[in-house]
Amino acid sequence: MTARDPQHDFSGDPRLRLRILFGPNAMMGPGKADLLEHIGKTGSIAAAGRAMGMSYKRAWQLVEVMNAIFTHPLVESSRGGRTGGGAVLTAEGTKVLALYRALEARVAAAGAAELAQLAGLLRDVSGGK
Amino acid sequence: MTARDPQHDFSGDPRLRLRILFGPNAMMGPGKADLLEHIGKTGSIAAAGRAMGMSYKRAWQLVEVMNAIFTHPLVESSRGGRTGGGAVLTAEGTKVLALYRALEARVAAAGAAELAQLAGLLRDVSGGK
DNA sequence: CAGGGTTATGTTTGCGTGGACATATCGCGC
DNA sequence: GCGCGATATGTCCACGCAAACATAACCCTG
Repeated sequence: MTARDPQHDFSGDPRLRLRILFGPNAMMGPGKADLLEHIGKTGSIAAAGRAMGMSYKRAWQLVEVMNAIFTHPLVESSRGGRTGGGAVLTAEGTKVLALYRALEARVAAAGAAELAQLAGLLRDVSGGK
Repeated sequence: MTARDPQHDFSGDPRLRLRILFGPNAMMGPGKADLLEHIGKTGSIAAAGRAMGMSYKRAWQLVEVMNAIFTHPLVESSRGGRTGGGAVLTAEGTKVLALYRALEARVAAAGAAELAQLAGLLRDVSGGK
């Protein structure tokens, strides 16, 4: 039953996962990036959390951390209203997400050769159905 | 007292930390790479572990995993003898380590621009004494 | 003014990971 | 054959972190 979310789907070639370390208790990886993206798409922290199979609390905590790390908040949220409330990416948030995605792309491209070589040395664990 | 090992020293600019996902329970990151390097230098799993502030057991477990992941073992160990035993990097091990380091270097170079931009958006948390 | 949907937070519970500790084995040298 | 230093492996326990559960506050709508 475990949902096959792309984050943990290992089918296919080796993936590069990168995390940026800004400082102690200040880092950003694929999780936060995806969360930003989902918030941008759905306009809601809760909906983003649901989409990622993550509890609202956890999603909100990640948002809190991100907002604290950067000079300007990445996500702006509002309570109440006809829709009950919501959250949107700020300009800063959009920028950070874009930069992270760009970083991912560049890194993947730059490391493709070495990654392929490493993959060639792997044992063929064809256990994966 | 906490040793300022480079792996967890956050002073200075943001660092990129990368982990290669080969499959479930099959991944490689800075920890295993450093361990390989230390084993190569010291000729001993135990010494490598000590150098990294890691228990022998944990170090050995990491070696076991690495040896299982690749077609050929990365580390070859021997028991007994005048020195009590030891461990050395195989050709495969040397190759994997070199590839990982090369990957790190390429990735760092390729991501420098985005990383710098992200760093510019960071809040100045000068709290780190 | 009650209700719905969301943000915002606190409290507790469960569980995996690693650390600490304990052994066993190996092979050479003395 | 005893001891040393290293590999090899098992067991137990504590801690941290995240999931689960619980509540409150907010603001528009009907």
